[in-house]
Amino acid sequence: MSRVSPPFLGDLEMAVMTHLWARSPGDVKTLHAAIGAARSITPNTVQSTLVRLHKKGLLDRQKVSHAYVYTPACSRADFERDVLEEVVSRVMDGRPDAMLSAFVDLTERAGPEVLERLERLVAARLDASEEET
Amino acid sequence: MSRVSPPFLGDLEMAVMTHLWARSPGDVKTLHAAIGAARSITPNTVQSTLVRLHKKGLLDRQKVSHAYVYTPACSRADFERDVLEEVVSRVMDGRPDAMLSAFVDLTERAGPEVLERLERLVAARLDASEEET
DNA sequence: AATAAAGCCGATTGACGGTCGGTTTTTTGC
DNA sequence: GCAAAAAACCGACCGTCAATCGGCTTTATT
Repeated sequence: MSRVSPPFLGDLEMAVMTHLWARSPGDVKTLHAAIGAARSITPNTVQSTLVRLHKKGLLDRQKVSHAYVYTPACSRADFERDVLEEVVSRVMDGRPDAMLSAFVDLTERAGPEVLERLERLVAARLDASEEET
Repeated sequence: MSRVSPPFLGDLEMAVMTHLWARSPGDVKTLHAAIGAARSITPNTVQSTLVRLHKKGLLDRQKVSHAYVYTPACSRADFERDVLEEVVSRVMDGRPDAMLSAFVDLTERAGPEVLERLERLVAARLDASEEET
């Protein structure tokens, strides 16, 4: 009776989106050649995935001559933010402190230099928000 | 042929875990009274969920007289870190920069004071790692 | 031993992603 | 203009998973 709602995608779906974020637009043929061939699936399977993604609002499409070309409806960064937001709200119930510890733990684990990068990023954001005031 | 693997839980499962993280141990009766009654589900449903969670390794259990009592197998913080890690690896392919922007965006959105808290948290971690050296 | 409480097993339902086959529609080349 | 080729569309099927529960089995309790 539940479901992981909007932003969670299956493996093939993620592969398609990833490819289109890197180089869009793309059509069934291109996508199948790029990611379908290695999985030995038919173009039809890629087709269905594209349509599902389109119905979910993650892909826009436009008819060019006779075939549809698909483009991401949002940037990868936007999508990633949305997914994370969803996870934080579902798993951490939106508690900011839980979110922060988990984030920082993970960042630290990625290495000290990443933690430093985070520091600079945060400092930049704080500067920006001060200037606004 | 995929699946969101280990850490993703359904609504009832999350509710059970949340309750047990707050006050453990707990048995079927207690849990049903606490979270099952409001949903008008039978104790049996809670039972199944407990067993599923146990099989997933998220709950330990011990027989006390004739009934099992369940306790979380890991802390909530650990669980949250694991889920986040899984998401970062699946959705962001583990790219640290993507992870950082998404984190900071989300933190910022939660309010300037949260961003400041993040700053302090990061500073503390950096201090700690310097001392280690 | 009888009764009650708890656990266990199996079934069902509803979502969803992946995977296609087959049919219809649209192009395009002759 | 029409037939072959390309693409889209429809619908079906399978496997997985969470939720839900009925009913049978086991274990206490008195």
